[in-house]
Amino acid sequence: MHVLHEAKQDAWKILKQAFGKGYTPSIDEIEQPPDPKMGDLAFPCFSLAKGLKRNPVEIADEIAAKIAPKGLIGKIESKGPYVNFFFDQKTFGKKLFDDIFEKGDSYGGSDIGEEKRIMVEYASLNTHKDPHIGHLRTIFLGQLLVHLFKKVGYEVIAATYIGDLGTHVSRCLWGLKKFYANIEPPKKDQNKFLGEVYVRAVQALEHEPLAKEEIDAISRDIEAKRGDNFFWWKKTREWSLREIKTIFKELNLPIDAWYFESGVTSISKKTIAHLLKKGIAKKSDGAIIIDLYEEGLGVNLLVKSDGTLLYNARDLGLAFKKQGDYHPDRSLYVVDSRQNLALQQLFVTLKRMGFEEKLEHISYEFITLKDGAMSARKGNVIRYQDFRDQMEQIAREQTLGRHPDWKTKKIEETAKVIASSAMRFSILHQDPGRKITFDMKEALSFEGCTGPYLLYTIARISSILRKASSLEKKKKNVIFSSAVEHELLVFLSFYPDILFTTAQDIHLSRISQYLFDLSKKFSSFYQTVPILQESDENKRISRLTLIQATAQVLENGLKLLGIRTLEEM
RNA sequence: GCACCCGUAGCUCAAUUGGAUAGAGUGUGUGGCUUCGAACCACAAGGUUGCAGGUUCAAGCCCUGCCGGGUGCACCA
Repeated sequence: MHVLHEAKQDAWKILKQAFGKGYTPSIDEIEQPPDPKMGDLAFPCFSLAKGLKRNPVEIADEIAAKIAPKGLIGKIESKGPYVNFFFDQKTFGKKLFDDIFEKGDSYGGSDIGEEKRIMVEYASLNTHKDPHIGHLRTIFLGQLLVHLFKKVGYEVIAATYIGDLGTHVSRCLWGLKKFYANIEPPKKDQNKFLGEVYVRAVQALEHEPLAKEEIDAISRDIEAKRGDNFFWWKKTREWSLREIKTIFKELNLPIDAWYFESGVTSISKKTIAHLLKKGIAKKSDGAIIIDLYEEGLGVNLLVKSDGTLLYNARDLGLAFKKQGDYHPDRSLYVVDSRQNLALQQLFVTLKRMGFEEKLEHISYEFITLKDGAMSARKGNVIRYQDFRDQMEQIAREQTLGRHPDWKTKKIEETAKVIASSAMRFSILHQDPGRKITFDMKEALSFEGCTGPYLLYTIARISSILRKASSLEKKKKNVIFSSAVEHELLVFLSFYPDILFTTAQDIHLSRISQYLFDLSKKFSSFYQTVPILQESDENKRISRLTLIQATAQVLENGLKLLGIRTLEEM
C-alpha cells in the first residue's frame, strides 16, 4: 500500500471513530484540497449535512473539535464546510522516502492487472504513404498505454496493424505506372518517393474520373496475386515496411505482434461466410452488409458488390486472429476519432457473434494545421522526418551554444533526446479528446510547458548531486520547515495514485500534467530554498533526500512517456 | 437531414469527473544571475467558462433549447 493511501486510511479511521455506529463515511469521500495551504486531505461535510438537515459548516466544526490526530495525521482543523487533515511531516516523509528509494524504478507501479492480459493495437500506419505528424498521436499514446499497463501489472501485447492494401495503395501503383514508368526508382528514401507518387496520383485523379476502373483492376490483381501489379505491390510494400520499421526502431516502439491487412484476407472471408450462414450478415444491392439500425449504427458494409473486402470486414477477421494468437482479456484500439462509428460497428458485430473479450476504442482527435486538415490532395502534409530534423537542428544549435566544448557526438545525442522529449510531451500533455492545431513555432519552443523543461529539472538536480558529498547523499532525513518543501514532499506521494487512476479511466494526459506540475514545484522550491548552501547539516541532508526522490519520480514518469533523461543538457 | 466530439484569459491548453477564490504556459509590463544550471523564478495586468433557461446546499462539468466549429453516416480506409 502506498503512503498517500495509508494516510487517507488513517484519516478515515479517525472519522469513523468519531461517528461511531451512527454513520460510516466512505474513504472515497476524502479528497485533496485545491490549495495545499488548506491541508493535505479534506473531508467535505455536505452529504452529511443533507442527511441531518443541518449546516455543513457547523458539522465540520463539531467534528474537528471532537477528533484527535493519529498515525500519519498530525493536525486537524475545520475550515468552512470541510474538515482538513495535515500530515505528520516526519513520519509521512520517512515512509514516503523509504518507499521511493526502496522501489526505485518501480515506484508508482501496482498489481491491479495481475493475471490479466491486455492487447494494445496502435501505430497502425499505411504503406505507400509518408508518415506525418498526424501519426504521432497513435504512436505516442499507444506506447504510453503499453508502458502504463505493464507498470500496473498487466501482461501487455503490443500490436500494430499495417494498412498494406486498399485504394490508397492501388492509387499509388497507378501513379507509378502512369508517371514514372520510364524512371528508375531511387535507391534510397524510397518511401518518400512513394509518398510523392501518391500525392501526384491523387491530384491527377481529380481530373480523371474514368481511371477508377483502372484502379479497381489493380486492386483485383493484388488480391489475386497475379501479374505486374502484384510484382510492384510486393516490391513497393517492402520499401514502405523498411521505412516503417526504421521509424519504429528510432522511436523505440515495443511491438510484439505485426499484423497486415493483406494477412487477414482468408480469415476474414471465413468470418463473413459464417456471418451469412448465421443470418447476421446479408446481401443487399450485391454487397454484403450487417444491419445495425437497431443499435443506431446504420449499416456495416463488409464486402463490395464486386466481391472485394472492405476495411470493416478485415477488422473482423483481425479480431479473431488476435484472439486466436493471444487470447487477451482486454483489447484496445488506439485509432483516431474519425473511425468512431466503424469501431462501434465492429464491436457490436463481434458481440453479436458471441465475442467475449472486452473491446475498447481509445479514440483521439486528429492533428490539423492552422489552415485546415492535412491532406495529400492539398499537398500540405508535414512529414514526420522533416519535423524531427527541424526539432533536432534547433536542439543542436542550443546545445552547442551552451556547451561549445562538447564533442560532436555528445551534442548529437543530447539534441536527439531533447527533440524527442519536446515532440512527445507536446502531444501527450494534451487531452486526446481535443484536436491539436499544430503550430510549428510553438512546437519548436523549448520553454514553459515542454519536454525540455522537464529534462532541465532533472539536469539541475543531477548537477547539484554531482557537487554534493557522497556521504551526505546516502543519508536520509526529513527536517523541513518551509511550505515549498512540504508541498513538494506531499506531491511526490501522489504519483502511484496518478498511475492507478489513469490506468482505470485512461485519461492519459493526466500523467504529463502531473510531471509538469512536479517540475514546477521543484523549480519554485529550488529558487526559494538553498540546498548545498544550507549550513544546518540535517536540513541540508533532508533537502538532498527530497531532490533525489524528485528526480526518481520524474525519471519514472518520463520513462512511461517514452522520454529518455539527461544528466546534463 | 441524423449521430458523435469540441466552444474556458489576446493565443495554446488545465480544472481531482458536481465541490473551497476557474488555474498553467505563451505573449505584454516589471524585478531577479560575483550565490546550488536564467531552457529558470517572482510580481502585475488579462474571465459574464459561446448564448438563454432549468436541476440543487453547490454547475465550466448534469438536463433542455439555440448559436458557432469539427468529424462521421452504402461499395473510401
